[in-house]
Amino acid sequence: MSTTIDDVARVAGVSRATVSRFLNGRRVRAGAAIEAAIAETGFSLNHTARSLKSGETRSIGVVVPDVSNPFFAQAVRGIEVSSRDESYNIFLCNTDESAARQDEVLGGLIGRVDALILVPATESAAVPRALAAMGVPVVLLDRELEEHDLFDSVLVDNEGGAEAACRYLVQLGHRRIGLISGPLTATPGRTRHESFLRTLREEQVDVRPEYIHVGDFRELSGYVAAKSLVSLSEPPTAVFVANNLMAIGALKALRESKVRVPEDMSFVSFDELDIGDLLEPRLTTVSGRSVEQGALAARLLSERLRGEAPVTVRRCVLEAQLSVRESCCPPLSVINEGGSNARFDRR
Amino acid sequence: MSTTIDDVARVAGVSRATVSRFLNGRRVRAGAAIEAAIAETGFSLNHTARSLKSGETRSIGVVVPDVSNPFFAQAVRGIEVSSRDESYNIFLCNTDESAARQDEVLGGLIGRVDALILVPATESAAVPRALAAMGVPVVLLDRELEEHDLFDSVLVDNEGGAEAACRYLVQLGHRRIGLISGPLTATPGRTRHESFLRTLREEQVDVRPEYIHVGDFRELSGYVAAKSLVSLSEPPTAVFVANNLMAIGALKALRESKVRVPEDMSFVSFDELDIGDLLEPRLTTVSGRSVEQGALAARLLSERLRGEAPVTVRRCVLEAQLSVRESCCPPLSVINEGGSNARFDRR
DNA sequence: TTGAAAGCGCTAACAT
DNA sequence: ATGTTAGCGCTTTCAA
Repeated sequence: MSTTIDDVARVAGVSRATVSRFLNGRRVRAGAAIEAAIAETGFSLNHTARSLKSGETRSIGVVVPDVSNPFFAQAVRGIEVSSRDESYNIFLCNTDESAARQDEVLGGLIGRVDALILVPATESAAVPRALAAMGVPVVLLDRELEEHDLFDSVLVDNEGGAEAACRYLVQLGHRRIGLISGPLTATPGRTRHESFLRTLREEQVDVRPEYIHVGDFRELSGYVAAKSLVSLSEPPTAVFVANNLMAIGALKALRESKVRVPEDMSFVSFDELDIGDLLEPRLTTVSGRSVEQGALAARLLSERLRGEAPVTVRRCVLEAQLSVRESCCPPLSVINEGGSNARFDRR
Repeated sequence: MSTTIDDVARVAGVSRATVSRFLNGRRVRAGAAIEAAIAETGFSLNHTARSLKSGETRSIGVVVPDVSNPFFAQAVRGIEVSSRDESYNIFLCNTDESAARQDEVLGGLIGRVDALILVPATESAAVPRALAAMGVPVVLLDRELEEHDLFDSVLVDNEGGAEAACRYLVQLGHRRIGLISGPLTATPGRTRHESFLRTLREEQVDVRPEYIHVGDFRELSGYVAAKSLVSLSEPPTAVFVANNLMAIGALKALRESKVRVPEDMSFVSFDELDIGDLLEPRLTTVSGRSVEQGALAARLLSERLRGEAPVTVRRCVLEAQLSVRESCCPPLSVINEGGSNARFDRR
């Protein structure tokens, strides 16, 4: 950590500035000598000093609720791969979905990063806005803030995805449909929730309060909600779960309660489940587009950093595809009674 | 990004040094005034400048093959939680198992981090050693280097884990046992491989070359290996897979080939599979202790950073527990023919 | 307790 | 093409 550009300059017999130029890729006469001197002294450039001088850190902050959630791990991966070309390094932080922790984390990032990709843990924008005021571009990932026009954002089409899932269940003939939502205090949770309910109404399906559960996107809340659904005297014949972790919890509950999927209950969830094709049956899901979201966010960010971005705020919505696999089928009533709603054969 | 400590000093009517002292938690007379000035100017400290002066970045580098592998995502999580108290930030990098990429990444980390947690992609230690020579403590995670005594390291007991898995299969009565190993060029792959084979020999089980496959820890290689195993005229009755990703691939292959687990083939693998309990049957695994490895590595590192660590290199081995679930049973031959090796009933 | 001043290692005018 | 020089924003002696 101790050999500096001056040491190299002395050994190579040139000035400090020449070494600096060489280091920055400009052609200099003494190139070979400098190279040798660098090797001899074991010099390596001090990024901190460079950053102080240049005002840029060549790092970006990535703030997610929890990397150990595969959804975010993949998003981070997408970011990483996509920002590698620009040779940006990534500062990774977890918020645990806590607003306080998020503020703490963002505070620690000030002055350490040139830009920020944030999955907001809260809809209040105070700290991110402060960051932006300091000239740090911010791109929101997977979630939005109350005020839409503050930052670039990339999202999956939560509305369309939830709607597609709902229509699919209805068209299979389901009329008793359960819903396990994420927190209604933030984008994907609320949007999926509202869109699903709206679609149910559009399809003129009864919305029964006891079929609706609001969880927190974590496994346990999915488990609890599903347990409650299956214990009803008239349980739903299908359920939509709003994210991957709650889906895992719900599946565990169903299995425990000996509820067969899809025979006893059809099952659709939002987000890919990483080893989902190993499950029996394979799960029908709405894709959360984690990797693509990450990659796109990184792209938006580097455009901003290069000053190539438009002044207006961009909002990119990735299509949410419904991947139909084997976890849904028509409800038993339709199969047995040949109800008029049976527009689909059972596979 | 532009208001500095001098601005605050001017507004508060004190000297720059006083503000600095205040910022570093020392009691000063003008404390309240400074606080007000900070609020008024919207000042926030420039970490880069502080780092240049103090020589420490309060960041640590975390270099893993791939965060989107749940094993490493969880290890990163363990690191993060454990280093939060010390308020260290994490620089996350992926190597994709490439030695070249690793060197690149490590080069980019020089001068940006105070310390490093590394899952080496290669056993050659040139660059990590250079780092260490610059005074950057290094802790190895999950894998070792050729030279053992260079750095602190934390590992799971690969040897004991593979041995336990092997003994378990043998005791169930298996005599035709397949092995899908990771790369033999690095620690966990080679150690698990050798330990498994040694145990087979100790148990006087025939080691047939066609039962042994060396993969690369990625899903596809597990798939290919398993495909090959099941296509043998006399396939093994049990298989041990050396990591989580290859296990997924292998399971897909078995499913595709209509090989039932455990009836047709017993299955044990190393590392937890995150949603493993949802699989049917639930998988018997040797735990990889990802989170604990991460947490412990962070602890070792912060001891070094605080200078509290012994001079000697520490090597911490976490016990590898065999979690017996439902993916193994005695081989059919034992069940049907009541072979003398049937020490276990089928569950 | 405080202020003045030096300097961390680098880059970028500016001058040569 | 190269050297000289002045900082980037902070911490920390050293004196007062």
